[in-house]
Amino acid sequence: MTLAERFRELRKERGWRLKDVAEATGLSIPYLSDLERGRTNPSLDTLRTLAGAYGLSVHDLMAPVDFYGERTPAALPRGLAELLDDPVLGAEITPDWVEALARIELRGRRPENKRDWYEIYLHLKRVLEG
Amino acid sequence: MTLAERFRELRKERGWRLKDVAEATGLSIPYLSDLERGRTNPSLDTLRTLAGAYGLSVHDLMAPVDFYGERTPAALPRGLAELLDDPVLGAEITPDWVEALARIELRGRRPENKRDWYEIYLHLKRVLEG
DNA sequence: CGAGCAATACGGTCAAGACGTAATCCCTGG
DNA sequence: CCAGGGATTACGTCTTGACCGTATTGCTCG
Repeated sequence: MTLAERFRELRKERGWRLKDVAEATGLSIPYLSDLERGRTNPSLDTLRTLAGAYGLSVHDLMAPVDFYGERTPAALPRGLAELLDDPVLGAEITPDWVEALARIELRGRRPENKRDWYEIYLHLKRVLEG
Repeated sequence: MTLAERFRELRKERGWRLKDVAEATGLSIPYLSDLERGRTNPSLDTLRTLAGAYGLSVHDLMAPVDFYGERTPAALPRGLAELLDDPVLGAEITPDWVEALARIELRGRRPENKRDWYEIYLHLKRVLEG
């Protein structure tokens, strides 16, 4: 679940309108709409404000939100992003593997093309997961 | 524990330098220093990036963090809670005002009933927001 | 087909997230 | 005590995007 979905869920659960949230938080209606459609991200301050309005801690608000697979493609090492885009090879690589692979580097150097990444993946997988 | 303290803790735990984190994340050394001293807050994107660098989910990174101003209704001063419950007077008081008001005290003494709170609120509002 | 309210599109602004460079701190060795 | 160099912080700047106001569309009633 994305943060945007979470915001909308919370509001719908309570049967509130954007207007109600706006009055409870001091944020504008259009901005809340943007948040609930994922067009913008809240600052931590705003996150805290919203959590307060919904009577939750920031942690509880964020608990169902999945940040894990949301690493932005631009932040991925070159080649790894391409591997993930591969409909055959990339499909089997789970988010935790993405995190693990993305951390591989030696003095700033990393594998460069998707073939290298894939071979490393296979090797590591055999070692780590049998 | 603040988010800043949490960042520094994680880095020290691993025996890393700012430079190491910078290389793992693509963020600048001065900015990481700012984060660890609480001089700035990360965006959610940056939070994700840092969590990834430390091999944690965003949730695990934030788990020990207490967000400033997180305040359960029960912890509000007597009278202020009642004011907020008032469907008419309480409706207009935004969370940032709640934070501001809840901090008012003189040698442990505070306004006691909701009428006093409301008058202080109106006074401050005129001064601070025109 | 309106009327009226809820939500979205859109453009603008300005705070602050993030960076580069330069200064400072802090070691360790000589 | 000084020199040198790596780690951290101070400082100034820029640019992004969080957030807002107004205008528009969409919905749900008669």
